[in-house]
Amino acid sequence: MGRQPCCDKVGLKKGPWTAEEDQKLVGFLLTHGHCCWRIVPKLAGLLRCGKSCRLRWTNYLRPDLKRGLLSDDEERLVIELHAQLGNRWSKIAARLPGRTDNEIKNHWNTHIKKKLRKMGIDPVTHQPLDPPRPPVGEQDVALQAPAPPEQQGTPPHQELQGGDVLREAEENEEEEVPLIEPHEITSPPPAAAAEATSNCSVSPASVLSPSCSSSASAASAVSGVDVAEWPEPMYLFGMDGIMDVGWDGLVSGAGVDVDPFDHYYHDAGFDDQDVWII
DNA sequence: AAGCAGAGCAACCGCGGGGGC
DNA sequence: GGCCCCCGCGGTTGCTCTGCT
Repeated sequence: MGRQPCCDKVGLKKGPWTAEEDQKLVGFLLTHGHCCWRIVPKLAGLLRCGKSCRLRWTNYLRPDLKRGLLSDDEERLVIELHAQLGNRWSKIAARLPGRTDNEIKNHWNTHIKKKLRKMGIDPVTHQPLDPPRPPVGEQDVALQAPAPPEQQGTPPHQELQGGDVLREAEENEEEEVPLIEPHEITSPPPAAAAEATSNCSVSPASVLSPSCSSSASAASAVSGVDVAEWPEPMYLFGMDGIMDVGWDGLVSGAGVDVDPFDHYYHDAGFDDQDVWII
């Protein structure tokens, strides 16, 4: 029993929107609003399906949209919220006024993922990419018996270990995006949070915040997520110096050719080959 | 200058949820 | 309770731009 298409596709236009179409849609929606997207294109005189109109409006034409790259604060907030909510882009977008889920999703996939990987953090799990290596025997077992992805009960990056296998996990990571439930995020009890940073697990967002356990960042204030509740990953492996540098200085390298994270990698005990699996 | 590869982003597709009947 | 319709979401695709060789 096939599902009906969202609209009668015969005779309907697809692909990029023209300025004229935008004008028609904006003009119609600003004067009439929309009660039902299905009839909007008809009333607006557009040869588009309602779904396409809704997407165009929500992602591009809405007057309250911000344009341009996400600010550092917005990026931090996205990372925090992603650690908490997973790939629920609409929920994340709801916390960033003027940003759309599509925009955040694209920004995550094209920018933030890379940044996190470069920092040695798995963008999916928000855990370090390079887990402690098992003894040789265990590593062999892991290498010999990689279950097909569809048969694995847990994400590959948690099952597989060792250099090649880690790389394989990196490749599979694009296919499986396990949701991180709030209870999976290790956070100390409120009383302990302020004093026991060693119990924290990994959250890249906290790396980007000026402070993990004291005052909440502006982003956290917006998100409603108390910074004190967030784990402090990099403190675990000596990357707390990042705080003094700032996101932009680290990632852009401020015109320096040398990778700005290099000394953090080495201080944290990473091998170069461990880090540059990108 | 031309060709190629990779990055970035807008738009599409298919599925699931919610509400009305 | 079941069916249908509509909307919204998340994943994916494909086009365009940019930088490199």
